[in-house]
Amino acid sequence: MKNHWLMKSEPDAFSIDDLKRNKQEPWDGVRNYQARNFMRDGMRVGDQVFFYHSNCSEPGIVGIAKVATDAYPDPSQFDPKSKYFDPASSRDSPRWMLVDVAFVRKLKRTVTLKELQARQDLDGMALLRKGNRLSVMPVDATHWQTILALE
DNA sequence: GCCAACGTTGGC
DNA sequence: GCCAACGTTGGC
Repeated sequence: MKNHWLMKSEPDAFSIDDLKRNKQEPWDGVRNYQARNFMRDGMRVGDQVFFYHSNCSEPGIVGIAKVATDAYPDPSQFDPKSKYFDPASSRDSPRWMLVDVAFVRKLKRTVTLKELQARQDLDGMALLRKGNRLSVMPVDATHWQTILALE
């Protein structure tokens, strides 16, 4: 059974167009345990992912990606020059895991946070919960279909 | 740029 | 184990 996900990125740092150009990208820099656990324990190769632009003028879902690899240790945690360097992590027992994400397609238009919030049939969606700051989260299959139909 | 919400850290 | 301080996220 395939699962569905949503992953946030700030377009200034890494946008859907960057993913389109690069084709595939390691989703590095996640430093939240819950988000890590979703990548490490929940994701399977081939799972579909909504690509979400956060912290920008029009936050919303802009494209579809897919999980391209199993989880493996995030290399940036071992790199002292990286802003994601974690001195408390070691190669013997890495703290942070990631998956590679591959471009599938852009949506025809941005499905904005605003319109998602306005829909009763998306009530309970993790993205819409007050104070939600998770950058990687599951999406119910029914919610996935509802959102695709908005495109 | 502001600030609410939340996760993490560290003193005790 | 509590909780204040601090840092980060992300909408606005």
